Amino acid sequence: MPKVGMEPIRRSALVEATIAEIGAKGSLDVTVGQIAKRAGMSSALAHHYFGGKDRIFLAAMQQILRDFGDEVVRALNAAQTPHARATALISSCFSPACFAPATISAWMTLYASAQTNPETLRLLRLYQARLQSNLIHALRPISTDPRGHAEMIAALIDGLYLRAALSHSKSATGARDMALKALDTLLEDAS
Amino acid sequence: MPKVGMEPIRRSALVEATIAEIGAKGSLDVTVGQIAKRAGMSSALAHHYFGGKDRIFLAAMQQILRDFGDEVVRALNAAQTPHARATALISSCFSPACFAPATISAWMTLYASAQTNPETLRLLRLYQARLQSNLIHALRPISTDPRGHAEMIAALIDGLYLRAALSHSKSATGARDMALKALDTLLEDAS
Amino acid sequence: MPKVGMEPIRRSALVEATIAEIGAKGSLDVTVGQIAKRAGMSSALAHHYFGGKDRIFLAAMQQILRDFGDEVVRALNAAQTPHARATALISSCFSPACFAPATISAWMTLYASAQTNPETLRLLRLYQARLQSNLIHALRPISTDPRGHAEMIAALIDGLYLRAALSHSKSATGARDMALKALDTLLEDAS
Amino acid sequence: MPKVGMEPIRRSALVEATIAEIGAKGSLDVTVGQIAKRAGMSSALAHHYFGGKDRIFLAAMQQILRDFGDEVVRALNAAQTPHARATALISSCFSPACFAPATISAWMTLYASAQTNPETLRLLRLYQARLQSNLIHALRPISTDPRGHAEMIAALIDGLYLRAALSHSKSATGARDMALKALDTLLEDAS
DNA sequence: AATGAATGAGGATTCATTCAT
DNA sequence: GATGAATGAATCCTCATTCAT
Repeated sequence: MPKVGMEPIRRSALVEATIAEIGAKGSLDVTVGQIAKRAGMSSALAHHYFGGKDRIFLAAMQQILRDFGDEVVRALNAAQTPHARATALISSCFSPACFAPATISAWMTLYASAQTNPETLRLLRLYQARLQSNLIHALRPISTDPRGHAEMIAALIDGLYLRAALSHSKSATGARDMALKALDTLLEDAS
Repeated sequence: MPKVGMEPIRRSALVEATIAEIGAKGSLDVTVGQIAKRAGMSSALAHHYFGGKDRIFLAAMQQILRDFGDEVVRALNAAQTPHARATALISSCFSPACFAPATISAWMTLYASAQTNPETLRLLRLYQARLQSNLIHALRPISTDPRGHAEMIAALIDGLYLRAALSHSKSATGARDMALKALDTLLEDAS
Repeated sequence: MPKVGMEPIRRSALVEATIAEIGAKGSLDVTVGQIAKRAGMSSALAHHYFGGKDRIFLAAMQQILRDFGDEVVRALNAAQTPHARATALISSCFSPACFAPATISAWMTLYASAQTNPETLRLLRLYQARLQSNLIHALRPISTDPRGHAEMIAALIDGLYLRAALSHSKSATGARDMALKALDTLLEDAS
Repeated sequence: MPKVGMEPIRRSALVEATIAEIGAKGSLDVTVGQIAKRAGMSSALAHHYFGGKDRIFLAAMQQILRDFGDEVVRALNAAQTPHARATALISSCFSPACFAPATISAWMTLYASAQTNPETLRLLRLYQARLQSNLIHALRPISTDPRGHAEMIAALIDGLYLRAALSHSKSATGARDMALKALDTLLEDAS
């Protein structure tokens, strides 16, 4: 058991535990003790590495957005045509990973938290900007109004996700299909 | 100052104070004591009238949705044509009242709370169902696919609201206009 | 509904409700509100008539002992011979009424309360003295040591009651029979 | 001052403080705060080690019965003959330790608590069963009806203790002597 | 006589955080 | 690096009691 280089291991263990705990509880009402226990360490150590509960939460939020970003990148890289890229972007927003209970809970609390925490707000804006940018880039060759269409698609994605996430029963596929259909409508409309 | 019949007065004072306090704090982390203080009474009395924190919160959520519902009804009654009705529905979702800090905070926490609290989920579903129903009714005479279009418009509204609410600077007008434009696009597309 | 002469009615209703509530809960952890509700009035009125929770409790205790005393008197009056009187005294200590849940709870809490409350202690001592006195009187014609035997029988009654009350399953009959047997042993022994 | 291995120290300190506090107050109306303060720690720590007020109380009750049990064992071991064993058993029930204010209070509250708390009832039954068993064992060689006599002696002990405990002034010696006299009466009677 | 209204005081419990080891 | 120990502050909730009507 090495005594050095534990920091990154401990930190990521805590971040992972935080996400898992939020998912399990379904809310942000999670104690440092619970997180630390799940991560297999004492709560004192969690404090030692992060300096406070807020910082642990912030790191967890960043991780969630980073995970999502990675998935988007993977999807984009696999697509060849502009339309395929747009489709890939939309689909990745409704991937099974996005509907894991933990992710849903985290995402919802992210919105709520953004009202209070400037850091969270910054994070959320960053994600929105990236998605927007990616969408514009994908739509530019095929849309008459890339910016406007991107904005609308992005908002629609958020709204559909919100509703799908709320109705646990309904599958995410329907939401995705509706977003894709909207994309086609927008594109056709212009031709 | 009458000493009887205080219950409804106290209850509504508490509900109002709860909404205001959530708005001021920007989160659900509000204590019964703070709410009671804002409502001008002891926390014991708050408990007396509601029986517990959860019940106070639930009542506040109901009030928020009821207020919104009332506004929708008013807007609907003022509209004469189907298209005007649809426009009124959409516009009322982006009314200034909906963007009061208190309302935004409450709405966000509503989403977050719905993950945990079945009662909140029920409330939220009820609101969504009503809006959907109203939209379908308004679109029926003018849309080729009232149900599908209503669903899409509803989701778009939620997404646009979410984004507008997040960017405090941006005005709500832009979001509303975009929703209205989407409505026209959908209707034209069918012609 | 007369507006006068309510005091004795209200008072006895409260006392009765107190005993019933203690019995139902199985402990002294009973609130004035619960008692008043059971008695069909507001807690404020309970205070008005008794002046405080302690006084309500004290009155309830007195009532329990009075009830028991009355039963003893009835039993004594029905007995003709000294031996029958002693038997009646013992039997009345194990009557069904003494094993009603409410009575058991009240009695136990009476002992506990006597440690703190001088008034309760005084009450309890009074009851013990009366029973003792009655026993001595009954035993005098038939015992060689009325005082000593009475003391022993009294203690045995308390002990047997305690144990019978604790074992909800066991019937009170066994306890009574054992006390009666002890009586006979004491009397025979002397002969 | 070691900073590890405090748990047993803290736990026993809390148990001791609980007994002392109950004794000082003369009732079960003791707060965790008072107990913790007497034990020299914060109430939060008390909760940390026991998990709740009930568990603290239960541990205290167990300790009282364990102390009593130890004393009985010591007394039994010192006795050589059956009669001496029986005498020792009875005497240990009236030892000075049993009449310490704290012990009396605890014992009384034990009876009261047994009405409500199944765990307390179980504890009390266990103690009774042990004393009974010890008595039967001691009486077997010298009594014609070990079981019946043991039951009566046990009940008599409880009753005499109750009465002696109630009359703070009277010495415990009288109660013990009366129990011993009863023992002899029972044994002689059979001869 | 009677009560709804109202509260202050207190109590169990939780939790983030600090510290000594 | 790691943790058990420890706590102060805060929170929800209860309850006896008072008061105006």
